[in-house]
Amino acid sequence: MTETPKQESYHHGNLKEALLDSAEKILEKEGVNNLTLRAVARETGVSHAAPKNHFANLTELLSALATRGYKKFSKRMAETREEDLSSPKQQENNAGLTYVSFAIEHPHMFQLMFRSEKLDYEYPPLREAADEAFQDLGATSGVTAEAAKSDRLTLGQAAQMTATWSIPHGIAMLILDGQLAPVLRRLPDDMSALDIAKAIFKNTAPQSKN
Amino acid sequence: MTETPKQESYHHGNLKEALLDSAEKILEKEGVNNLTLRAVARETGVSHAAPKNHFANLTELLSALATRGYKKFSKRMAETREEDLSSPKQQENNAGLTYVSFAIEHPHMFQLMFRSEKLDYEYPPLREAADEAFQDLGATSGVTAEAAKSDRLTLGQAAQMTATWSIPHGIAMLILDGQLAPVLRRLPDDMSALDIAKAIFKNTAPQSKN
DNA sequence: ACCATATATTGACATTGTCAATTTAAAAAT
DNA sequence: ATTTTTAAATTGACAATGTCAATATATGGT
Repeated sequence: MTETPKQESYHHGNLKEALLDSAEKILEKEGVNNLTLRAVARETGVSHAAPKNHFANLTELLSALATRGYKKFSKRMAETREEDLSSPKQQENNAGLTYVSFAIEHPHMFQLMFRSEKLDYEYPPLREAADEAFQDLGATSGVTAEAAKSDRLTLGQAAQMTATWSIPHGIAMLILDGQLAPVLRRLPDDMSALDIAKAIFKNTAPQSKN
Repeated sequence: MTETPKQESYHHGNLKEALLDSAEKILEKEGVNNLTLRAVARETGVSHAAPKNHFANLTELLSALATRGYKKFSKRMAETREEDLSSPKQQENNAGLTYVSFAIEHPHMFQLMFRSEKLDYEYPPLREAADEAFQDLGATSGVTAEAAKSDRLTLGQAAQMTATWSIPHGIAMLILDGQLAPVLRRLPDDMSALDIAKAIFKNTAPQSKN
């Protein structure tokens, strides 16, 4: 016990994590557009240039924040997968619903994560976390386990994986960008986007004629 | 012939359109992040505040530009639909491929159009153009023609439409955000994202076991 | 107690969106 | 034709932002 339990005491105490906490708070409340370096510094109670010591620039801070998001996302997806004893096809559906639910519950974080614009996927922690998340996605994509792990894919397998993934991803994006509004407007008032997602990922019998 | 053929001659000549031309040029070359009001003014050769007379703010200029995009997009989708004499299911696939192709050919415009962040869908021209585009999408979404036109939908119909739309939309977004890179890396070098899209929207026989 | 180093602050700069004040050109009215 | 009115464009300013260099300050090892 010669070393203190990771209690890294800097000037501030643990500024790097504190900055990320502030950033997360701002992200949730005000969205990625209002997530500026200076706002994060203010929220944390340090000078406007203090973040520079821990993040080279805004991109790096956002990338670190997105890393947190990917970890949370992976955990969430893993939980869904573990409990699940249903058919492969239905597992895929359950994963899709979790995917969309995450997007609805953490809209700003989801947008940050999946919009590379302001991220740097070369930032090692982000690359790692994202790789792991996508690895997991492959695991539930209607492709055999061996294929999912192999470093070679046939076009058919790639198409299968992409198609499977694109459904929840597309739904999530449409929802977050408000593009489903015209559809929602034509449904009863108490129906939400989540209801549509649930209907889509409902146990799919051979072929139901809506 | 008492009125000149819409030759509105302002100081500049026709600054509003000229600004949009410049904006489109910048968008294609440098992406939406570098599409600033001042850059547009520079490119057009006018003072930095000149755009103010024609666009209330950056959001409005971007919305006007996105309007152009939606019109081009609608035209493109309509062309695909007209020539097409194949089965309803295959028509849906063809529409999907056109959707993704448009995104690949005009990546920055597509991102501008489908990322409300910097747009104002209350800007009337944009609202109109977007409404029309989405109207058309409904027309090819595995829903009966009457349902597509009705102002009421069942949850099943909404789910059907959303699911159909989400596939090309999800693929397009994954491609543009570089999220398909891990998949492409595992395919032969000469394979592109478009090849994956083509495979997905290939004539879908009953159920092919890849 | 001293010193090397890690952290944090201060002040500056260029860029951006936006606004108010002003100037200039075009169109309308007389 | 000349004057008046209006539309369009310029100029100059402001606050906010990301980033950097210079400076100050605390921490931990010796």
